[in-house]
Order: sequence, then C-alpha cells, then structure tokens
Amino acid sequence: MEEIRSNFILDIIDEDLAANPDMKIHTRFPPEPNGYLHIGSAKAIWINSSIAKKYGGKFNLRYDDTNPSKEDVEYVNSIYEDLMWLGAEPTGGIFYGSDYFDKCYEFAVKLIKDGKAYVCDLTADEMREYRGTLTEAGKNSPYRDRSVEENLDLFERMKNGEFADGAKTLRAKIDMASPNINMRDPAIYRIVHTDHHRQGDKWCIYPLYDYAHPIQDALEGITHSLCSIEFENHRPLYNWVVENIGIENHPKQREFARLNVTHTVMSKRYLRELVEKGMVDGWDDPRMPTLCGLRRRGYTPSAIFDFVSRAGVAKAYSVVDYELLEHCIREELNQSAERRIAILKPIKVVVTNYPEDKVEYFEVSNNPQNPDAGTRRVAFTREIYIDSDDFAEVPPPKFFRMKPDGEVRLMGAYIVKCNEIIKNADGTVKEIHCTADLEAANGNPLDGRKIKGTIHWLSEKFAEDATVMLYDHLFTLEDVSDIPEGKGYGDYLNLDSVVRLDGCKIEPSLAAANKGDKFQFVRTGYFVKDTKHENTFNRIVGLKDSYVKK
RNA sequence: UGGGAUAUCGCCAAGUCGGUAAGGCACAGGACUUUGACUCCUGCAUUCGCUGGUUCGAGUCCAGCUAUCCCAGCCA
Repeated sequence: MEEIRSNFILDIIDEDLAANPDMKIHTRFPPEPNGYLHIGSAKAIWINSSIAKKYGGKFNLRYDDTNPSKEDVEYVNSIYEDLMWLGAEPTGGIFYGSDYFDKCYEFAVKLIKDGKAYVCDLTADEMREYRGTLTEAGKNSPYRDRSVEENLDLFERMKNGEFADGAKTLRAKIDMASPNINMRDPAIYRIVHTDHHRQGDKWCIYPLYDYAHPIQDALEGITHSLCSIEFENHRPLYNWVVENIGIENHPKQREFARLNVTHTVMSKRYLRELVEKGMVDGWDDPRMPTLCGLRRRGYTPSAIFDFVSRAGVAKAYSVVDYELLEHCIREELNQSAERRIAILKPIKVVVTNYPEDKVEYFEVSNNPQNPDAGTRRVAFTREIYIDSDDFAEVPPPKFFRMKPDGEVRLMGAYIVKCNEIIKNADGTVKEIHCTADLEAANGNPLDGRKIKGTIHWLSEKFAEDATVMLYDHLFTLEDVSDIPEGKGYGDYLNLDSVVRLDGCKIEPSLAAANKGDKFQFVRTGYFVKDTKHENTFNRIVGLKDSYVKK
C-alpha cells in the first residue's frame, strides 16, 4: 500500500502525538452496508488504513448498520470481500455498529436522566417546522420540558414497541436557536419496526448516525475519526455526544474532501439505481466505478491505492482527471502484463516468396519490460493478417509501418516489403502482397539497413478468434440527474470485426484467448481478461498503442 | 451580516518561523525503440480568487470583497 504523504491530517495527528506521546493511533473505516464499495471508498480506506499503519496503530472495519431499512447482508459480504481484496487488513478488528445498540440505549437513558434528552411527539413535518430555517432560529418543542421520569417511561415504552413508526423520537436537548441546524435538538432515536440484518426483531428503536457514530468510535478506542467533508457541520454534535455520555475516550473527528473522478458517478444511490434498473449487469459490471467492477476491468489494488495516493488528501472540492487513474494502472500493467499480438481490424497479407505449406515458429517475448515473463512461440505462415491501422496506402510523413514499396518488420519474425495491393471491386483493400527477407528471420537485415517500423501480425491459419468487448468507461456526472429508462451509460463497445490473437499453446496457463472470451479495453493499449467468466488464466494482453482508440 | 468550509498551472496538489512558486497527471517538442508503447531529455504559473494594507520582502500576516461547496432526513 502506498505510504501516505504529508497532509493536513497527518499534521493534526503529529500535533496530538506531540501533546500526548503515549497515544496509540486508532482509525476506522465505517461503511454503511447499503451498497458496494467504490473507488471513492478506496480513498477513505486508504487514508484510515495507511495512517494507522504509518503510526503503528490499529485500523478497524466497522459496519455502520444503524438503519435496518437500507442495509443488507449482501453488502456486508461484498464490503468484506472488497476490503480483503484491497489488502487493507482491519488490524484492529471487525465490528458492527449494531453491536453497540445496548450501549447506545444505556447512554440514552443517562442523557435523559441528566436532562439532556427528551422524548418528542412531534411528527416529522412538525419537527421540520419547529426546526426553523437556515436564517431563522427554531422554536422549542412543546415536549421539550417533560420530566425525567416521564421521558424515562416513554423511552422505555418506545423500546418495548408500544408506539408506531414515527410516533415519537428521542431528541438531544441542545439549542433550538443554534446557527448550526444539526444542533437544534437533533433526533437521536427513531422508531422503526423493521428487522435488523443482525439483530433480528430485538429492536424497534434505532439510534441515528449522529448519535451512534461517536459512541461507536469512543467505545472502540478510536483516536481519529476521519470522514468526508460533508460531516464537518456535524462535528459539534459529534463532540456534544462524546462529552455528554460520560466516556473517557474522546475521539477527534476530522474531515477530508471526498474523491471525485471525471466522467464518473460515485453516488451509491445512482449506482444502485443502475443496478436495479438493469442498466448494468450488476455491481461488478466493468463499467461501474465499484471496486469489484474495477477489478474486472483489470485494475489492481496497488494501482487503486496509487491513484488515491496521487490524488492527495485535502479539504478543497476537486474532481480528479480519469486519466490519472488510467495512468496508474498502465504504469503497473506495463511491468506485469503479459503481451499478446492482437489484430483488431485485419487486412490479409500474403508473403509471396514464402512456401505454401511451411510453418515456422518464432520466439516472442511475453513482456519486454520483464524478462522473467518468458517467451512464447508464435506460428508464421505464408498468409497472415496485419491490422489495417498498420497500413497506409498513402502514408503520412514519418509513417514507418506498412506502405507501398516500404519495408517493415513483422514483430519477432521477418522483414517484409509491400509490393502489391489487391483491391476489391469497391476499391477497398482486399489483400496485400509482400516479399520477405528470408535471410533475416527475427533479426536485423544482414546488410545492416535500418528498419524503422515494427508491426503486429498473425498467421491466418493459427490465429485464434476472440470476441473482444471494449468497455466504454463509466458514466458521466452530468448524465445522472435523470437516467433515461432502460438506457445505460457507457455501453459495451462491440467491435465489428473478430479480433484475433496469437494462439500458441506452449504455456497453457498463458495461452491466448478462446473464442468468446471477453476482454476489457483499458484505452491505453492493454486488453485485460475478464476474470469473472474464466478459469484458465487471468493474464493481461498488451497491445500496440496504434490499436487504441482515443 | 444564518452557520460552516474551500479558493496555488487544463486536472490534482506541495508550499515550514513571511524571503522571492515542489511534484504528479494532461499537453507540446525532440531522442531512443523488434509494441509509433515504455524509457529518456526539453517546454509548460514573474504568479498564487479579487482589492487594499503591514513589511526591505507576502501564496504565506491584516482588512474588505468575490466565487464555489456543505447544512433545514425520525439517511449515512
């Protein structure tokens, strides 16, 4: 995992440590299990996890499951899987906010006894009216001054299920005139007669985030509760709870700007909508910015952490270029990806001076960047394909690939010269006739002449067909405001032509694609096998940049 | 004159006690290259939202503006 670079949060922690050298830094990642983790979640995970690591502290995973109506075990499981995949080990343990319901209740009783909380009968609408507006103070609830005894009795009866959903709330008694609306006697408990995914029907009252979260943090010994910036307004309430429940540990909440990426929807609400409306195959659809989606696109944990690390930690609202994400995976793949020759838009080439039935195998490096990746043998025959992008009948300046009367190297094989262009009736190129310099196989010309171009090629006889799916990435922020019915954003870009890959079977685990295989187009020149449907191999295929559509 | 926060290159983002603008991405040239990839050079903010002020000197201090974001869920 990328080490965290200096930022304002580290400065704060350093100060705290200077004041209290014995402090053991303890952070947490508290996702609500109401959706899958996405690239934005990775930022929170990375910040919290890497800070704990940097200071030799602990890092907790805590499911923030205080709202039974929105949460589900499916999400609990996916969150765990994705976190493990990322390699962000919860060194401090795995917890559930719901495991603290008893404690929350106890603290609520204490608040009532201290005259700091009361049961309110206002309806949601009434409460909104009483709350006031951004510019006008609110007014006290008529139930604000109930006696401690009455509050205690009512609260217990709330717990016992005597009241309907929404009939009453428990509210913190703070200040209805506070300029911070979060402090205007916020509800801290609501009645919801819904089974909880872990607690079953034990409870029908559930604590709200602003009340439960600081308690969870305090109980777990969290020292720094790092969250995104929209909770900054909640900090006074967070502190109020910590200070009034009577607990020694006072965690410190600090906020950072959440991650935004261009052309990418990050809101769980919209992502869920895409899944539920069937606009994508699921949360792990490769077009999704979810971690499982990115995984299927070929992204690695290290590339993802590298990305969030480079994006930085600050408080200013920002939208990071998608190009940075691509750069991170490209950089890694360049070192680790197995390369394969691939032809996307084939043009047939006949090497006229090569024997009709001869087959020759050439050794080709699996990854020129990394000799350890080894080599494979690729079959060469008289009739081959090259990519149409590698041929220009009327070449632009400095075009060193195949052109009339020009010489070009077939990667790993012969140097050929283009002699004749055979055309179809409609004027399109049917095939190209070349002659090979048979003296210099897989090498340089014996006479020392310089060959500037090298292109991909495949034997017509031995190439394997593969259906390649190019994923257009993600969804644009502008589009999500209204998602048209039945329409997805970012479709699979299905190539018209069949793609052919070099198909030697030397190393089965790294063999070329089979027909029907899906690949992902990373837009930078790498095909990544869709691991979900495969069991044979999950390697990467590198492509020439010339095949890349930008 | 509701409160809170943020404003440094197209996009992120460093900028310590004020001392004369890091880095990455993107982009543009060039070199190299059996992937026009990669790699390697070079270029890319006399300027830090604006206007004043303090100072020998301000992105950094002060004052006043401006813009943007967050908050009126019994969501998190």
